[in-house]
Amino acid sequence: MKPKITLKDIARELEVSISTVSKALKNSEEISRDTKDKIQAFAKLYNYKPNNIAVSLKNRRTKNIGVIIPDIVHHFFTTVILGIEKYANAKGYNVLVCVSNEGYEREVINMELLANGSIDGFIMSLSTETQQKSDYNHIKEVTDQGIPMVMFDRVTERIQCDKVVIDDSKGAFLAVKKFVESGKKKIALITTDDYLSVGKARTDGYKKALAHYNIPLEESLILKMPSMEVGATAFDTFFKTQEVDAVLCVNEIFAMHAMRLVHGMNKRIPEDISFIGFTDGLLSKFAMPSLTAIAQHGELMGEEAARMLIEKVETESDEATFTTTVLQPTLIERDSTL
Amino acid sequence: MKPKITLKDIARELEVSISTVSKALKNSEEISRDTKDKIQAFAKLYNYKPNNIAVSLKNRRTKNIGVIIPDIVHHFFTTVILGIEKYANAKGYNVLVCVSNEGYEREVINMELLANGSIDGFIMSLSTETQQKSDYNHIKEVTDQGIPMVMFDRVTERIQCDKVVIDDSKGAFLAVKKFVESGKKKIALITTDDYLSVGKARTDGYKKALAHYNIPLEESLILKMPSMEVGATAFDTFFKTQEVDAVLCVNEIFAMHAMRLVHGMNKRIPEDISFIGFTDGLLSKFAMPSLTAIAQHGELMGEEAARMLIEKVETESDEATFTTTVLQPTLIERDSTL
DNA sequence: AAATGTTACGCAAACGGTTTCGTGTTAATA
DNA sequence: TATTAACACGAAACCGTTTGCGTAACATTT
Repeated sequence: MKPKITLKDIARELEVSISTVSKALKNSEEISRDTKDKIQAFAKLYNYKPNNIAVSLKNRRTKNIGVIIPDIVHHFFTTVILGIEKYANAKGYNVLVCVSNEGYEREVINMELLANGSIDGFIMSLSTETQQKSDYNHIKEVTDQGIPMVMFDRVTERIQCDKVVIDDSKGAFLAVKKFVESGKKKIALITTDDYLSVGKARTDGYKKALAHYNIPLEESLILKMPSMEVGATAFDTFFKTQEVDAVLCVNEIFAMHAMRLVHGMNKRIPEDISFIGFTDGLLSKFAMPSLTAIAQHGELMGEEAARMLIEKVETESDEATFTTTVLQPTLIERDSTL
Repeated sequence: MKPKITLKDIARELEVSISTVSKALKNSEEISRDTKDKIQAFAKLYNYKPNNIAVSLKNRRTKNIGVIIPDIVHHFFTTVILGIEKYANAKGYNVLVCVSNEGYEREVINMELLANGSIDGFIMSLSTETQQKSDYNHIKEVTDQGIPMVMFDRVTERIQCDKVVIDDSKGAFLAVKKFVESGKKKIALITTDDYLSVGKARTDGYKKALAHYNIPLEESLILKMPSMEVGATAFDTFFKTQEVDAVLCVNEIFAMHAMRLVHGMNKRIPEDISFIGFTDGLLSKFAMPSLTAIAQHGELMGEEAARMLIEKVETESDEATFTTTVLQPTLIERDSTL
């Protein structure tokens, strides 16, 4: 048990002042070669490392960035974190991850906690509850304090900050395009409620694509699910009553459930019904048949968000100029489409 | 843009001393009702929140716990984080997640970074590379400094600290038992190389169970895969050359690949070949057929780890008494077994 | 020899709090 | 009325660093 050593300890031991030690360890020109050598050797020997907390307090810079995500079990978010970590670590930043668990309360608490000096900036994606309540005061407060913020994926135009999203509308368009080009006509959409920004954009893209290909929009082919748990029966009846030959799902889970259901109805995938799902996570790769997917490039999104944030953190300018980066989704073709 | 307000600001504005403000906000008996009311009202009005960094420096307690995991995309680890967050948040702690990405280098860097004052204690699971190198000096250094540490899942007996693991051997045993009881005889094991502590334990359990049920151990039925990428062909030949009627996989990915392969060979699951996989993540639930799994109870593991850590952090005692908690795995029966 | 310039270091303030101890004012006691 | 206790607050040290500035000691210039 050897507790951490401080500048003071070194100073006492070597009979110099604390400031001399500090300067010597920074290789300051002010200090003579001899003294520097002595101090540096001693510091190395005792494995001196400056205390981050003290340095943070002094510099008013923590080199930490706070990430608030709705759900850490969701594959998409973990890939985003991966991207953030990658870029941030390369720049010498730590990443502090907090999970709102799709709840407003936890989002507020976590933000307040981190905002009080623990981080230099935020990267976040809104919880569903926050989007439902449409209450963004906690976020406004943070940005008002001048703390840099980047929102990704689940964003809101109510907050002025940098954003990075994928073109969800375009993604849905690509999917419908794929369906149409393989001869499908009755194209269903399984989505969440509209309060989710991404759900809305995807529905828009779906409608736009139908219009573009002169396919009449049938509202009955759009199934809105609050969640998989509460909507299981709605799901069932949908597939029993509607005649569809292609299904676009806004996430993998919906797609998995749907495919299983359809499988049980003795229809062939993709011949009788094709499937495309958003996200392109593990489930898509390993589904049987594997699921054609709209890739959201989470890791890229994370890197981009981190890049934008660190850019803001490291430039002092108060000139608030916010940009929104739109990433392009891509279609990953697998066996659930023709 | 209203920057954060400090004690000093309040003191100046209300023409009292900083210490009076500090005490008033802590509702100290020393301060008169009047002054307290005035100060508290002012603080609330301007939304004063103490600076975490300053408090941490003063108290030498950060209320942060550092978590180092090999991989954040892996479902098991995310559930552990979930459990840690849950308990830690309830206790007023933040969770600082760093990803070693299965690499020794990043593990060391992250630990050193966090160890310099950023956190009160560590929860970690070893990266594969660290386990291969079997070099634990970076961890030893941290524990030597008196920083509390809890290791989970991928642990080592070379470090003296609290640990929480599941009984991997027992898990494998349960799986084999299930196979045997449904009439299976040629039971294969698909595992990783032995340097992974968990892989070893699972192999042990597999062997023990075979012995227990008087089934001769055939080494040729054990397939060791370094990873899915490099071993794809080995996989192929294994299933073409070996005659098996049940397969235990140490993770979901292996199981998914194997099931797909077997599916392509026109064998029926579970009738011709049964499958059981460790982890019980999303893939198991949504596989077709769904995969019978050994649940590792990641969330519980996380909660337990957090409980042990915070216990240690909050008791000053230097009495180093370390315990290892062994969680019991359970078999989740699904459609890939009879 | 006096004036000036270097060199190499220490002092002290600052970051934003917490906490111990001291003290002036008032009220209660002898 | 002198003594003391209670009250309400402030001064200052401290957590571990960083950094601007002052300065003693010595070297250099005229």
